[in-house]
Amino acid sequence: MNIGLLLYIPYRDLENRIMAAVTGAGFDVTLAQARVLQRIGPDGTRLTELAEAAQVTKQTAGFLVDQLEKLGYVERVPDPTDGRARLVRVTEKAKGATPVAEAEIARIEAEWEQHIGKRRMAQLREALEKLGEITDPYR
Amino acid sequence: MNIGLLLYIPYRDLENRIMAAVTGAGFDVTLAQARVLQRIGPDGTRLTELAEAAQVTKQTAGFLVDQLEKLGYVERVPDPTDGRARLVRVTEKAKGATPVAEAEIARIEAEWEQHIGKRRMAQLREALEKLGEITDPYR
DNA sequence: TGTTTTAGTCAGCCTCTCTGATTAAAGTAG
DNA sequence: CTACTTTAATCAGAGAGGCTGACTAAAACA
Repeated sequence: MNIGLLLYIPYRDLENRIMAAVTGAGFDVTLAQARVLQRIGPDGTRLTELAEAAQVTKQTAGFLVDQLEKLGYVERVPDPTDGRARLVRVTEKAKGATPVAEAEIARIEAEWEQHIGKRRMAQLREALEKLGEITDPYR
Repeated sequence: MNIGLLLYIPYRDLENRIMAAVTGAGFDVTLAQARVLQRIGPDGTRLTELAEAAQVTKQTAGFLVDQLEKLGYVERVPDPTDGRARLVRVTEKAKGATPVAEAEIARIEAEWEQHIGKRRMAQLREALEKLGEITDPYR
């Protein structure tokens, strides 16, 4: 079986479950919105940085931030260090989502470890981390 | 680091490279089209089956098959065993794409093995296959 | 025979993503 | 200090890919 599909199957499962947990907890965000939301730093992040981190164009990031803003999950404030820029900041409303996602990830990882064993889980992580060295374009 | 991202990074790298190889060889298909094309069996496959395998609705699969048909990569023929159904079949024109994709996969796997070592590569495969048992909705 | 299921299509809509052009502020070279 | 270039963000327009709902025709079943 193709290694690509082997990687994709658990990834999709994980992503679906995290999204289900987050939306189930009342945070009504889409996957694309969540990908942006996730990258906003504690003191706010510029749109351009978000776009780079999420690997989309500035226009796409702007579009998603517009939606998140309308939903009340983020706000845009002027960047005091640069008159052109604005900082996208997570609102209080959105801050509850992170622990929900993290709890679900922990739950899934525990299930996986339960099924494939502690040893194999550690090997999986190790192999993937090493693979990231040559496949991650952002390092 | 999040296990989801760890899975996703090499997956995306693989997918991007396969698509680059296939389109570079002159097969002008999009990712979504390729996902459908890939699932067509040697004797043709019904639209409904393709939709299930690719995890999209029948309408979406039909839309993609329409495009592939216009491009000359597939043809629709009546299913002799069911008057309602039609079989989607890969044309000669598209058959050259498979070896291109397979060669690229082989090349990538060799590179990965080179970097992380034969042992870790085998462990990775083993862990992923076992993980598929609980994360693959189609088994 | 009449009802229900199944294969596929038609119509319409939404989300996400892109390219290209524009505005305003910052940085830089003369 | 002024003119040019770069950078942050937005506006405008388009296209791909996905969905739901309604429908037709053939098959399966009671």
